[in-house]
Amino acid sequence: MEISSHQSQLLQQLNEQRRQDVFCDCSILVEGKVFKAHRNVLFASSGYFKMLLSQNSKETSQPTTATFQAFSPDTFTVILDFVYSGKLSLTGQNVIEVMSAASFLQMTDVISVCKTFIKSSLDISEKEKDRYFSLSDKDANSNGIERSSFYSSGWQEEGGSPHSRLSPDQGTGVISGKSWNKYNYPPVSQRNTQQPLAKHEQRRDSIKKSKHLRLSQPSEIAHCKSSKRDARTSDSSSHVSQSEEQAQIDAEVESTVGFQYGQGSEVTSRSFPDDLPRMRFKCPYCTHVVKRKADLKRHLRCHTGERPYPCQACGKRFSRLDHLSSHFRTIHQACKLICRKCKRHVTDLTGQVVQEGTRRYRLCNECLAEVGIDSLPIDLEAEQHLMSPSDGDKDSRWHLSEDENRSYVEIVEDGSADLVIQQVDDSEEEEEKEIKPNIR
DNA sequence: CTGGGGAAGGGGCCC
DNA sequence: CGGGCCCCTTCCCCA
Repeated sequence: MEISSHQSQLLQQLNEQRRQDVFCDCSILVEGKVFKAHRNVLFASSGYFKMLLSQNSKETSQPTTATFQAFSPDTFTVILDFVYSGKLSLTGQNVIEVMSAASFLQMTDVISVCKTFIKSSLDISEKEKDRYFSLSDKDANSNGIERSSFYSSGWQEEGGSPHSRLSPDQGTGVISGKSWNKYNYPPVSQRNTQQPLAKHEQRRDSIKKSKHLRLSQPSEIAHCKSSKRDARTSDSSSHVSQSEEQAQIDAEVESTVGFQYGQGSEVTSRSFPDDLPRMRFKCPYCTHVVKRKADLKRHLRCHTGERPYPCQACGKRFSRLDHLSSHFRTIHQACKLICRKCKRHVTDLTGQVVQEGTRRYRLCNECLAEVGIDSLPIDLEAEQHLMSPSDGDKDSRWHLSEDENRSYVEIVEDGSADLVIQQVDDSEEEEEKEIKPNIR
């Protein structure tokens, strides 16, 4: 006979003991703040603690002290609360740090949840972000992870069965069971093409069909150095499935043994690595470590496939604003003062802007004469009109500000019929077209 | 088949 | 913390 409430009650009791510092035999120091906990609970919850404590198992009579500087006390509070309650209080603000810490501590369940949290947030927010893209930078900067209450309340609400989340052996199945179903976030293993990653792939395929464009390569999504080749070889369509991805991450977590932050630290000295730079952020998808959270955020897009920056001229989407900017200047603004044919330097006097579809480039007068001036659509209006494609977006960042570049801006914003958003066979793209995503 | 050029995309880092 | 620049690598196209 099994009493179902036993596990949850046991966990509650342990949590109560932790709060009252009863039988706590482990102190964790995080940036000066001391957390009390039980070794056996930590052992069962974290691969990192498991490794650490197993090496110290001979000295069980003495209390263990561990020190962390790889994440903040707030982050560790979230982790520890999860360990003792099964409730993970994720918010848009803390999810990256929690994921980073979970990766460090080898808590694969937490990583999985964070991953899904981010992906779901990005997925849902993408449309919102596109819709408000032109309204304010703040909106775009929220990056779609700011819907904290939904997730955290969800997890806190779902406190009925905190049991069994402490067992690493149970993998993601338990943690992603009822919770995800209840809140419409399917388990990792069940996620399919509806996920952002797959959506991105679909979009890419459809964009590729566009006749006017020479677009992204199959390696797009897995362009991160560490995973690119694996991704390409693991699937003929270059798409790493969720399960493969999860397996990859799991394998990675298994193999890294949590030493990215401090190789060769004295684990046996009952102290966690603390000779590392403060607050480094490790990517849970690969071994990449960055110094700034913002850089990790940016890096994560190469895993999630998020491309929040659409080119208004051709519809191609970019993961980074500077890449979009670069693309736009190069492809649509004829920004390079170089003759495309003879590669010589040209100016407004010695050359002309030539337009082919949404693509613009420069030819020197000599090459123009050679090619035949009638055979190419010369952008004569380039320096005449100044019509913003986004209904007079005065805050357009495409202004290059220098006198030299004035004409190029006009070229872009001349509102000529050739400047159209590409129609591609993709529902998302349709939607984007409808809401007129802006180049910011 | 191969090498060069262009474009995309990732990382570091400054402002 | 976001924007943006620079540098680098990778990939594709084309001669």
